[in-house]
Amino acid sequence: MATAVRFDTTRAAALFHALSDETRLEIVQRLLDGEKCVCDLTDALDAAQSRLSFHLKALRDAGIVNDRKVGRWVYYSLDRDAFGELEDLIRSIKPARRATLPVGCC
Amino acid sequence: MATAVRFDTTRAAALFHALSDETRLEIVQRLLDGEKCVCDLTDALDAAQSRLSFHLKALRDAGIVNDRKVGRWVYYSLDRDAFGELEDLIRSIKPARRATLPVGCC
DNA sequence: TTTATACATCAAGAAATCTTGTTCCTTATA
DNA sequence: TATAAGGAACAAGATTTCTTGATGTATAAA
Repeated sequence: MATAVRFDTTRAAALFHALSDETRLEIVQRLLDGEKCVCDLTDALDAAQSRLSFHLKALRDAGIVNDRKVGRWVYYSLDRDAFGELEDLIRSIKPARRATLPVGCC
Repeated sequence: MATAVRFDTTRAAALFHALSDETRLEIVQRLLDGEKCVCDLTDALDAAQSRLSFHLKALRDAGIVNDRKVGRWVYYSLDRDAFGELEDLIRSIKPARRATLPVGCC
């Protein structure tokens, strides 16, 4: 019997991995208020600048945030499309009702 | 200005981390067909038994799969509640429309 | 009882990830 | 210009995660 539902495990792993770190989730939480420059985030999270750059790069590489340079500031914001992709992904991974019952049951 | 949306970053990180590995996502993919014993999965994924036990434990610790012992077999299945939790989480993380526009814009 | 099977767990090494401190680049201001 | 600020990128060490192979435990069959 072939697997009924398929999804791109490589892309899924990349998306989930980007969101699997508390620091990065704290960043996402702050960005829900709107875009922020790195200095806003270092203040809000009391984290070293190089640390935030590291995590922002991880989020950017996964397509979860976008950056916009203005003067010497770089503003980061959430990418709505990535979250749509994430919603679709969860939908495709979510087991159908009764899919978890024993094979051949009933 | 306070953050508008809140979610449990610790729990979110644990859930996303459990799903951030390709082997574990391959397991989830197989379990979408219904519950499977470890030996089914070692066959399907051509992976060492200890490796699968390791990843199944990671999934179980995060509450993503359940196990059921029958004789000397252990059957694993997806936990629907965990995927519901995941859906709620994504909804709470997804930026509202225009939330990413520059602060004070328009 | 002995033996074999299904699975968990552990130990050790390999690989990936994260943190901190430093350096470099760009842009703005004095 | 000289100087300072915002941020990226790198190096090195610490930590975590993953893989492999070995050992242990429970259950079932011979």
